[in-house]
Amino acid sequence: MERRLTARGRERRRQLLDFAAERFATRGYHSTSVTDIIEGVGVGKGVFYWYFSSKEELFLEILREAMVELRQAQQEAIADEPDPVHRIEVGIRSSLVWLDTHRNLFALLEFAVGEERFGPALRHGQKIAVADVARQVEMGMEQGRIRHGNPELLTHAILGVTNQLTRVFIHERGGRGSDIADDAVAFCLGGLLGQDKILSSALPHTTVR
Amino acid sequence: MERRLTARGRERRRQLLDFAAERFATRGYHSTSVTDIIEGVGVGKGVFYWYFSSKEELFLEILREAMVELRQAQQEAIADEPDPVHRIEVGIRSSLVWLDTHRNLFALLEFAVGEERFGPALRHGQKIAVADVARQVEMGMEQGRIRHGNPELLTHAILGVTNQLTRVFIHERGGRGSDIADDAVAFCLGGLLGQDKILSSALPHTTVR
DNA sequence: GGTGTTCTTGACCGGTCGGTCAAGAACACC
DNA sequence: GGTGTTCTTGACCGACCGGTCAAGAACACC
Repeated sequence: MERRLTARGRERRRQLLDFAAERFATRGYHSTSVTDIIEGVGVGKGVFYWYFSSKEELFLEILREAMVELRQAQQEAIADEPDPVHRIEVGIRSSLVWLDTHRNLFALLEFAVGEERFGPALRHGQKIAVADVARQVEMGMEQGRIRHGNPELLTHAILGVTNQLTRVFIHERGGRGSDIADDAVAFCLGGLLGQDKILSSALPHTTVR
Repeated sequence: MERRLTARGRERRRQLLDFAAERFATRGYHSTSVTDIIEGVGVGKGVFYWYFSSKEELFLEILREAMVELRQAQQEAIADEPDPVHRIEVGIRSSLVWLDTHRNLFALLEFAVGEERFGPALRHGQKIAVADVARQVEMGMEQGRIRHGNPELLTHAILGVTNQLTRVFIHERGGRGSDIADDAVAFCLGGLLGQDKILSSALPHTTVR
């Protein structure tokens, strides 16, 4: 049966989560030991295992929290905007801003995707977000404003742009999400909205399907 | 002074490199021990340390080889194509095909970028490739065919699309590079070539700078 | 056959890890 | 004060790691 935590216990647990998240993000999951975490918080080993059954469970909980937060930020930003293309734009901008203000969580998400133990949980969480964006892409296609194609593929293309620009210009270069938002939006919308005619004129050697 | 290897020694070394690359890619660098590698190749521990000073050195060598090979594939594909926009397209296509036929190396590159010990070496190697693509983007801008913007940012946007589509549709879904190449190229060129007019018409609520 | 180099084995080492647990402190309720 | 629960400590454990090295095999050359 689930144990009850007091306010004191909940606060201690939160401390472990927050410290661990920062450490996992800056030093890496594998390079961070349980000893690192408890010494950083200033408690004994048993406290850790009182609140978490394992190091892996701790990481998974941090991962889930991050995905929930990112998703909420996107949904709040999009709110009741009716235009599908504008919803995509706002989604891109809010993602960049969120990843900017949560650099540690971005690092965790990036790390997790390549880990056998954590990748599935991450992909499961992202599947819903990806489906949402893909639906906006479909609606844009139905309105004749987004060129015909595979909505899910186009959604992942947008994700790729957002993540790569975040990693290079925010994470590595210390820039701000707002700095690159316009360019990111322009690139992505250009990729979505680009017409066959433009592609044909741009590529004298290639037939565009 | 550098030791000379016989043909027998070179072959053994190659065996260790190839087995380790596959294992690092499928099980992860941290989850792969030196013992895993030597048992997989069928040799004793001392053989490993005869050829490599450490596990880390082995991984770095695999990483460097992968980057050299990817770069060569791109350069061979581009060859003496004069049109900058077409060079970008061919570069995207050859990358997707190469990453398709070298899935293990792709996994390594993805892993390395987030590791403190390996990320710098990877980024150093990519800096040159990024600079090359950025130059094509600049030339396209000078010809008035690519919209004005930050060439390096646009280059990373392309990289983001290529990597994300490779991870999802090739690595996770088992698709082929050739399957997604047209869509990847269309998205990227749309992002590069998209005109202000298109963006303005697509975004009734937003002023495009 | 002798000499020197490359290649090989696998026991061994110190170190570190994730996780366990006996014992007790702090707290809340009666 | 007694009882029960939550919270806490840190010594301890088995397991595993990366790396070392004495000893010898395989080989090439003279």
